[in-house]
Amino acid sequence: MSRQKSSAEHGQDALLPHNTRRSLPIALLRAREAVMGHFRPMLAQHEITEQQWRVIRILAETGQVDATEMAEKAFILAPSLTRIIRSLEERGLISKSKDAEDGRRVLLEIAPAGMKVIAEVGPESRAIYATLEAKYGKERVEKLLDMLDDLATLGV
Amino acid sequence: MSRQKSSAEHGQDALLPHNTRRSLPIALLRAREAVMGHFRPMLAQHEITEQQWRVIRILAETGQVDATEMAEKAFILAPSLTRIIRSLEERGLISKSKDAEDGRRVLLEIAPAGMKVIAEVGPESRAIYATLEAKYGKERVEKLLDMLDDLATLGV
DNA sequence: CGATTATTTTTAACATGTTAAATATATAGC
DNA sequence: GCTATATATTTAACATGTTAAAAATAATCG
Repeated sequence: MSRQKSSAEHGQDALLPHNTRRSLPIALLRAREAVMGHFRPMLAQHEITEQQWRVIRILAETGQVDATEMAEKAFILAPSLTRIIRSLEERGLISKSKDAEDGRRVLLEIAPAGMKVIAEVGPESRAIYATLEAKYGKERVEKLLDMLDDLATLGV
Repeated sequence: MSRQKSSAEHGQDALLPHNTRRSLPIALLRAREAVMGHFRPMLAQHEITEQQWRVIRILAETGQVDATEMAEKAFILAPSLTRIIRSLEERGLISKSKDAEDGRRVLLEIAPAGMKVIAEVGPESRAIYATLEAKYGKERVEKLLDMLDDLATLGV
């Protein structure tokens, strides 16, 4: 288990910005990239992006949801979601409809072709996650998730 | 300090993918977004992006570096870096030159206008980071950085 | 030396991130 | 019912992420 020197340990430039590798933004980026590096090639083989996978995965879990709810759950900004929805609908993986009670809302639902992707990608995705979890340690993953959630909700 | 229920605690769908909020990729994304949300408005006021700030900050710390080294340190992919360098050079914040010994390499150096940005943004950036660190806890930040680094270097 | 291979950077093409503004529809108050 | 305001989605414009391939230069090896 690698242990980095903490900033305090190597008496570095207190005035300059932090050591790049010991700053939260880059550390979070590197960690995320390392994790996605395990998933992306598999997703690419199925010709979907990480974000597209999140969208159809949430539709499979949740059933019909509107765009706002999807944006929150998948953590995708509205303009990106608009494009992703268009692409997924063109490819027949999801279907889109207008909410009858509120004409502003767009309702999303997974299509049969989307369910096929879920059936194919789902098991591979879970296998990769399980391997990752086993390597890092299930307890540490939980601990890390807690700490990340605290960080994300600091200002709330 | 918010404490989330661990996946184990709420006996959820073992077959479906994870609860979205308890998956590492999204948790890392949310945490990173929360952190950057504190910096981005300030950077925007100075008309630089997060990535552009990383580049000039590293040049200020390191002096002259080539593009490959910059890509590693700033964690930016080569094609993005090409565009960022072009933009920063056009705006006079950095200067670019060809390596005399190796004609393939591009050497980067910060320009006076870039130093001005460093002088303006640096203190604000450090203040924001210090506030964040204080809110989250300095020790916990260190702990989190260690855990993130372990995750990023799992396969190494 | 010359051809092959490796390395560095750039270009291309498409997807997403980010902010601001536009559009469409609902809702609240008068 | 009409108007002002609020909300949901889309569009626009620009920046970056991602992969593959091209271009330029170096290094290797016969």
